[in-house]
Amino acid sequence: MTLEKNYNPADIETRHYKAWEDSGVFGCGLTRAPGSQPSGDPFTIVIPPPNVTGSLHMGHALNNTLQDILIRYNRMKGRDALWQPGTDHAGIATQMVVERRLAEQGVEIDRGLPPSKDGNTLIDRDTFIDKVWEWKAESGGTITGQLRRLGASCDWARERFTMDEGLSRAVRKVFVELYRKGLIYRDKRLVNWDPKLHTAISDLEVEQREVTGSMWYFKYPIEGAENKYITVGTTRPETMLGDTAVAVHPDDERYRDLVGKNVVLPLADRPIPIVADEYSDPEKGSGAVKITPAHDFNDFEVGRRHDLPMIDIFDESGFLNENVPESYQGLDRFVAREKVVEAMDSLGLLEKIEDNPMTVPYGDRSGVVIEPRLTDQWFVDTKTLAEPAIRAVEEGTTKFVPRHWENTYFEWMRNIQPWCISRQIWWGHQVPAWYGPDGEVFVAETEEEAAQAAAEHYGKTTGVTRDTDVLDTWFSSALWPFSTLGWPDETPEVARYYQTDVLVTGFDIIFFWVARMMMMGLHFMGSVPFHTVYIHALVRDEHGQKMSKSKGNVLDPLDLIDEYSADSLRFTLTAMAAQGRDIKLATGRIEGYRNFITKIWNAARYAEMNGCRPDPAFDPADCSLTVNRWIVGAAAETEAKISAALEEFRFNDAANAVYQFAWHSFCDWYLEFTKPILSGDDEAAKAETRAATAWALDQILLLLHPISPFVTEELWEKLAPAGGRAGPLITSSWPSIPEAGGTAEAAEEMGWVIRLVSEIRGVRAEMNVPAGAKIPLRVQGASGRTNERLSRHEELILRLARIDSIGPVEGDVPKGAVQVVVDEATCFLPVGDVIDIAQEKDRLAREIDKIGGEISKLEKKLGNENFVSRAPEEVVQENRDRLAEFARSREKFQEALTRLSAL
RNA sequence: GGGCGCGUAGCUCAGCGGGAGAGCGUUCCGUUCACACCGGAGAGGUCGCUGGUUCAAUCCCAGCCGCGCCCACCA
Repeated sequence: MTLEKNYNPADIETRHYKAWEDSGVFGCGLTRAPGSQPSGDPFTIVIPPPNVTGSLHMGHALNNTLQDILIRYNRMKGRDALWQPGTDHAGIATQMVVERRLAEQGVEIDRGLPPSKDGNTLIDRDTFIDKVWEWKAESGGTITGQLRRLGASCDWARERFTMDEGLSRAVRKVFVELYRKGLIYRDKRLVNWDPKLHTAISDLEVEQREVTGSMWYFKYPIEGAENKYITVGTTRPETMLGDTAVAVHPDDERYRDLVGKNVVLPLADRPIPIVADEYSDPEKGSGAVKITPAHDFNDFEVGRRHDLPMIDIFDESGFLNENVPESYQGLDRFVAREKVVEAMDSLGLLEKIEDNPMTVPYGDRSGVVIEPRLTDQWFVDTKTLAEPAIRAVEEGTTKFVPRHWENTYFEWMRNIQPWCISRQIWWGHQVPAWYGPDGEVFVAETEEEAAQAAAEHYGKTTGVTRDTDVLDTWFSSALWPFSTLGWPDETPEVARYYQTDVLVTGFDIIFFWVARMMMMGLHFMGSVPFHTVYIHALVRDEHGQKMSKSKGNVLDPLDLIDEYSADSLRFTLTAMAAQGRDIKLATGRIEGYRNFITKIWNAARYAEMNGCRPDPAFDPADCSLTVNRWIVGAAAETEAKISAALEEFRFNDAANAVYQFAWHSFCDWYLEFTKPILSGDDEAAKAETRAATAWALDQILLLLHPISPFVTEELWEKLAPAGGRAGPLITSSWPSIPEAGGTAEAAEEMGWVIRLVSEIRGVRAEMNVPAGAKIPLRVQGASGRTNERLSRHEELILRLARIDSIGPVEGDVPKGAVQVVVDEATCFLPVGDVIDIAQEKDRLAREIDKIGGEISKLEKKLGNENFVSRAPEEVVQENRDRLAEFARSREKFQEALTRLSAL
């Protein structure tokens, strides 16, 4: 029963987690056993689903700590809390991982090409998919296990996976419905092509990197004119083999005569036209620009306007294909680049080369340069879907916290481009489209339906083949807030928990995920998926660098949990989660908050050792002792602060409030104040104080629980009242502290004691009075109230300020005494030979000087007529009071100085 | 090019119209019976710069300087 001297978090944390999970307290109302359902309104959060094969990083730790705080807080408030967990199949990322693992075993997927290495085996699509599921079975529990270790109180019974049958059905239904409404369509367009992954990717998956490249200037000979050239600049020389025009500005005098003529494209030896197009900027380069419609987004538009041929010169791996001269065929694009430059140079057609700072598109997964490529792909008409999603945020139906992220959302949504959703990979939701023999497309939820539609179309039964593409992972993620609840079925969960309440996520996926959930939620459910989007910061290293493996500055949350405890890590992340700023995480901070957890543990040990056990009969509104009324009032204030902070997502304020109350108010002062009572012989006072101590500690456990659930649950259990607790802390009610009479007076009175003790301690230290030495305290000019307080708190003043006796100044003021001023009273501390007169005079003079500074500032302010007449009355009065206070205290110090000088 | 954010104590950061704050670090003192992962006391800041608004500006506005990020473009 007795608490161990040292707190051992590891065992305790895993034990409580298991007990919570086994007892079903994480469950929402609909998954709880009958009779144990919460009566309050639902409070729902859907987890940002981590990659099923991933592992917990610091971003997850922050993200899930904040969600868990909201869930635990609302659960304690009596809400029917649902934290819907699950994982994401992460199409490209997972496929890459599994392919890499297979490669180690000499296995690769059959892309219709020979094996890349001799002796490698090729596997077909079905076999590969089986391998991915195997890998999922093997590693899929890792991250959910780690979330458990962190303390995440998810409703695990409801765990979902984006490739579950139910969620897959939701994907198919959404695809079919959007297709039928014309909001999904197939089109041959220029898309971002990843030559390493052999798939199209969306604009968002392209990362622009700053590099210093080169600008090559080529001379293209004018057809039928000797030694006449037009110069074009390019950053990608190899694409010239796919040029189908040169464009000049229609108003550009230099080239006016050439428009309509041809140049002979060198190397390829093709005549291509010189066209006039406003895309060409006379200020840039030579003013003439080569046009490669199949490999550049701008050139593509120019090509459309002038009906130019589109020559695709690359294969799916970025090697040159049969559309280029034979000597270039089969070359890698960067090899071809060098060869083109060499060839042009040897023909005398390379005018110059310049360094050129530029941004180059890279695939965010593959890390290779993206090639715009003309292919057939599936697109979502996001422009149409975005409209209601923009309106919802404009109208405040969904709010972002911090608010400024709404700008980011608006900017992207108002300029949204069609979303390319098809991927030429194998792992993911296969596009529910089938093709007839002539290429006619039949979109349907099942093959049977597609076959039937085909039969009707052709007037006879015929075979259909399924589209081999899969959908962008984010397509299924976009449905997450309702697909996880059972949609498209009309489940009780959908009815009760949609719309959800808060989405907690990082700013890096506002476009990828938040925006798309808004669009899909509004379209399919008719309402926004959440009323609040809380955007948290990025966790960086202590120097503000992004954590990355290559920099070696990664802090692994699991390591930190092992070293310090989950409670400590959670508290640290919470205390640092101020809005709108990145978190620079130093292990020193975690250590500091680990100490806080230990402090709580020790305070509980103290309470236990002193028989401070929660008393169900204790009424915090009815304490007879000032010190107890004081702690009750302070607890009430803290509860109000924390509740307000959590309602407004000011997590750091909540953490700091409980820290301040627990460590400073409770441990530093209250426990010290009450020691004389507990060791005294007033049984009634003792009983009340024991109960009050236990009660205050309980409030700390309750208030701290959402942030640091483990140590609080452990202490809650260990510090149970004689009859035991009604239930675990996790399902206990959030404190609602009754209005108690006299708390303001108690706060004022104990504040005075704190001032007095602090003043005395201060001068003792400054005057080098030995810490162990007890000295008398003689008070002059004390009011009746002060005398009352001195006697009421005599014992604790003796103890805390190391005083041996308290009394009034009798006769002459003590010689060789240090003096402090507290309100109207001057306190003399005769320290005998210890005092150094010169040093004390110096101290007093400095004090007077400091106060003098404040006084002159205030006098100047109050002397300003404009201030007195225009500032609010209470502000003026406040300043007058402060001035009077300073003046009185300066006077006391002045007197003290005079007395010393007279010695 | 467009947008967003940030410059406050040695470090990391709160505060954001009326008395400059916290944690860590640092200095001094202290191991008495919850805790040295502790207790007590202290030092440390022209709140980036320059103007403006206001009775009053770290806080609001403008400009500048320095950092970071996002989006777009790039012949």
